[in-house]
Formats: sequence, C-alpha cells, structure tokens
Amino acid sequence: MAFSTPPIALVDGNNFFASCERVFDPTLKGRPVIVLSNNDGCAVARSPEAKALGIPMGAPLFKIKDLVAAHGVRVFSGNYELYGDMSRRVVEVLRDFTPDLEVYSVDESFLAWPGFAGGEDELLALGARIRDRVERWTGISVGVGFGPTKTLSKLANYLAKKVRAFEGVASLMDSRVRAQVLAQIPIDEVWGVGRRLAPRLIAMGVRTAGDLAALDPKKARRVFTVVGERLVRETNGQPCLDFDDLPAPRQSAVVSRSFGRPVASLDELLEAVAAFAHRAGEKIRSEGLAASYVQAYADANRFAPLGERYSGSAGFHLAEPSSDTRLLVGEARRLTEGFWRPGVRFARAGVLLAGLVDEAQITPSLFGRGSLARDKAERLMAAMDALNNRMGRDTVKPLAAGLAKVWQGKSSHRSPAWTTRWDELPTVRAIP
DNA sequence: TCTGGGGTCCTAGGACCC
DNA sequence: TCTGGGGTCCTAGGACCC
Repeated sequence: MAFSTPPIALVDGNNFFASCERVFDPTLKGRPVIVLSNNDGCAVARSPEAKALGIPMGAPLFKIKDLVAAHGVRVFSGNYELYGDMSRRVVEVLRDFTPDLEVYSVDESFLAWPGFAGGEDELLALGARIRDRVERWTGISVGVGFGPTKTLSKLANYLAKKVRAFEGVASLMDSRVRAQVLAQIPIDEVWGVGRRLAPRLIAMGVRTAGDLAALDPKKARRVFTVVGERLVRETNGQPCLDFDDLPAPRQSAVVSRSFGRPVASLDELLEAVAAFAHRAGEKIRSEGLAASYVQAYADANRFAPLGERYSGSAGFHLAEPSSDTRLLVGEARRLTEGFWRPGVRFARAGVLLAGLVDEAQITPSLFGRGSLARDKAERLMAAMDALNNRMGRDTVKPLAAGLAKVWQGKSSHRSPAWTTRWDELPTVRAIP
C-alpha cells in the first residue's frame, strides 16, 4: 500500500571524518580514531572505539590527552580537502537512487521519492540497497532514516544508528509505529531542539519526541514562536520544511580562525584580517558573487573570566557590490583599526562578506568605480585566481596578508589529501 | 599553555517616515 | 501640564545546525 505522504530519507555518514581517514589507512581499523577541529583544538569526529572510551563530542584535546595516550588513540588534524571529496563521491552514488536530492551538509543528504508506490517493506529494502552500495563504492558506512517529513527522517536516522537490530535502516512512515517509538526518544535528539530549548521544553513536561508531537501547535507557537509550531507539526508528520533540490544561493561567506597564540599587536591583527578577507574574496568569486557588506571582527579568549573578555567588530556597506580582493582587504583592515584596542590579546578574528549578489547582475552605482576600472579589476582577480588554482593556494596574494603568519594555528596531525593532490596519492607496495 | 569554523533563520528594538 | 500611531526597514544578537 502506498503512503499518504511520500517518503523522505536522511542518509548520513557514520562518524564521517573518522571514516574518511579510515578508508585510506587500514591500520586504523578497529582502533580509536579522532579528528580534530582547526588549530588542533577539539575532537569533532570520533570512531565508535573512541566514543566507547568516553571521549565526548567537542572535547578539547588538552582535556583528553591522558585518555589519548593511555589507549593509543590515533589523532588527526582536520583534512577538509579529503572530506569534501569523499562527500562528493557519496552524493554521486546517492543520485543514482533519485533525482530529488538535497545535500544538507558535508555528511548528510535528504532524498525524496514523490511518486513512491511501494509500502514499508519496499522502503526498507531500498534503504538497505542504498547503504550497501555507498559502502561498497566509497568505503563509507551510512545510516538511512525514512519519514514523511525531514524532522521524522532525522529521528528515523537516529534510530537506525541507535538500535542495532535495525542494521542501519529505519522508518517512521507509519503513525502507529511513531506513537510507540517517539515516546522513547529524548527531546534533545529532535532536530531543532538545542541546549536552550530543551530545558524550557522539559520544564513544561515535554521530555520526549512523543510529548512534543502531542503538543497543540497553536500553543507551541505562542510559547516558542513559529519555530516551535513547525517542530510540533513536523514531528507529527506534517511537512513544514521545504525540500530544496537546488542549493539556495549563499547569503554570506565567513573566513575566521583562532590564532596559534594570542595576538596583541595591531600589525599582526591587520595581517590576519587581510589574509581572511583575501580568502573570503576567493570564495565568493569562485561562485560568481560579489559582496555589498564587509564586516571584520576579533575577540579575546572567549573562555576567560567575564571581565577579561573583549570582542570587537565593525561593518561597512560598500558603494557597490565588489569581489575585488584589494578593496575587501582595504575595508577589512580599516574596520579592524577602528575596533582594535591596545593591550587586548586577541585569540581569534574573522571577516564576513554579506549582501552577496550575482556578479553578472550588478547595476553600477553612480558613486562606484567606472566600468573601465571594474573591468580591469575583474581581469586582475581572474588572473590571480587562475594562478592560485594551478600553482597552489596563495601563490599570489596581497602583501597585506603577510608572509610571517605568526597568527597561524597548529595542524600537526594532518593526513595526506589522498584523492585530490597528485603528490599525495596513496601508493601501493608489495610487502617483501 | 592548550577550548573549531561556517552557515541559516528568527525576533526585538531602534530609526525613520508620514 | 498636556506630547500620536502605525508602518517599514535595518541591525544586533540569539538559537540552531553540522
């Protein structure tokens, strides 16, 4: 029997970054593996063995040093080039199963089958095929959760991982099944319920996904705004969130980094901010976009006692949208000079580009640069990007972005870019 | 000593206008 | 002494996600 609402699947990679590392290094099999955030800060991905050791998600490395040493945990700096490429491969395999696919994050995709004619059995069989093929073709193991809404497919995916008997595939299409199962899922596992909302919900007796589904949507709206109403409806099987086959156009682009050591001098902070603006410019140009708004910011140690914290930021609306690195760097530096304070030891800074518009559709402003200057800038940027693409990042860059890079952080455990750099391809050799 | 980075959406509240 | 009301636009900040 066909479903009244067509099925949506959430397919996600298990321990994705850790799994990517494992695909190319068989000696990691069965061993605890963690992948660190930028600057070798926190554990952002953990193999099942690492989870079993009690290493929490987001644990700072310095807090788990002893555990790592005692159990021979293999530690990796984030290798985002590798993960991005593996992600693309997984999506390629998934596209064989339906054209209606929304890439949600580096390790998650929603899939939809608007005309699905089968029932529960056919659906679970489809899930098993997806799992099997992705694993065989990419080496990544995935979980598959089906539901009539995105929120329910997320919850089904949670069950697929949590309940061994499901073998990685679960469905919440059936409302009777939901009535039983949702009552056992803690409220904070629901997509959209975070660390602020969860305690508020619990305080009013909503402890499980089932309790949430039982709420009156109107009441949920009064207490938790539209966000709350959507949560309730979605958990009940009423789709409120759109399915986006095409990625929505980007609205902003951020480049930010924590520093390897505190930065107090204005010159060094300016250098860092210039490097970030340069990178942000590359990012938007690669998508044919230009920015109307530039913001720079920096803060001192966010974990310091309240009185010792400092964060500065400033933004500026450009006369006309631009993606010219020279202009972006200049604005970012000027803004930074404005909020810099002597004596503050900055721990992190960033540049945000917003008001992004399609470069092809810019109407020249009366106060902007003439079309000749724009033309020249465009060609210069194109030449710089081409060089950097061919010869490697930062072959050409603004001098303001600095050569010393004293602010740069650590990345001391990075694995090779196995799949995207010729000189880092895996080699196979015979064992003598 | 050491605590990620990059996004989106929503709301409250101020500025401004008529 | 008494001192409008309503709409829109923008920004900052909060909350959430992975």
